Amino acid sequence: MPELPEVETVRAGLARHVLGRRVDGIAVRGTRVTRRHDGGEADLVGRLRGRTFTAAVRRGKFCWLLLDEPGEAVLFHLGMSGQLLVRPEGHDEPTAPHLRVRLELDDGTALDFVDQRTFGYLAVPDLVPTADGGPGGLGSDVPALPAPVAHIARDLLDPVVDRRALAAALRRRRTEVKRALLDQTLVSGIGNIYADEALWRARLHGARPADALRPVEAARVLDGAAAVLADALAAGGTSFDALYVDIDGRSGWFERELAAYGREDLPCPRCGTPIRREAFANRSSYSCPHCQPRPRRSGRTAG
DNA sequence: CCCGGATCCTGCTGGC
DNA sequence: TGCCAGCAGGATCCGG
Repeated sequence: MPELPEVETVRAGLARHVLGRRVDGIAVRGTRVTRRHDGGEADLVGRLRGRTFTAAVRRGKFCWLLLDEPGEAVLFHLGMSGQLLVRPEGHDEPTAPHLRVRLELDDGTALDFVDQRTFGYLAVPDLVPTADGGPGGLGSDVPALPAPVAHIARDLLDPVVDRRALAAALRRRRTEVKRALLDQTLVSGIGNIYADEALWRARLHGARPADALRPVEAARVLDGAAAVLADALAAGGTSFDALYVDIDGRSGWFERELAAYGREDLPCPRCGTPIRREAFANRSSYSCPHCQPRPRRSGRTAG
């Protein structure tokens, strides 16, 4: 569910609410939420209890809190439906549906990890040195990444990203441009919503072969992606329903500004042509048939 | 090495 | 009304 703007909204909320707080208690429900932590629940709890959060960091859709134990961090991935919610002191809802982990903090508040579809997880992984000089994501710049993030590329809100080099890398991919945008090892943070919005802004169909894009087209789609991510972040992210809310329970407003995603049969904001929906990798793609003509035949990639 | 598809879950919606 | 197929914002793993 959450893509970069939503995760960054959560990261900023963590920075406001939990930095300097100490973890006094940890309650884990079920085994699935800790499945990615080597050593399982007991080891995770042992590493977390008594630690204080010192920084909130993000790269792409991954978010982590550095701990006062050097070289340690707690990593969150929200998957399709994960939420982090700060509960005020006295809040008592331990049986809330889909609550997976509750961290009790030293000021009486609680940090809840809630996740309906359970694709998200929490872990305390090793931090590994980075080849490219730090996480770059907003919030911090330590020269290490959690091991599960080591292969994740920088994202388009990262000032260090060289967009020209990225465009060149995009044009080397032998796949469709939408698939390349969703590849977190090429550029991170883009999911199904913002891929469709970036392609709409760039007037490109997602089935265009990435290696047949002209340089100006590759630049356009990356510029479009960076712009839509920034616009969505400014609006607090996209919230179709209560499944995505900010750390204090508030919704983002970017849904009103979506041009293509989820708008089947509604008019393209640019030309009025009804938006079409097409099947894509067990999901859907939305695009304007007029502004984003489907490629006539496959270009270099399939040919 | 690189790419595409299957897979892990729960819950809601719409068609029959 | 009830049931079930289809669909949902993602990453990983595995086979070709």
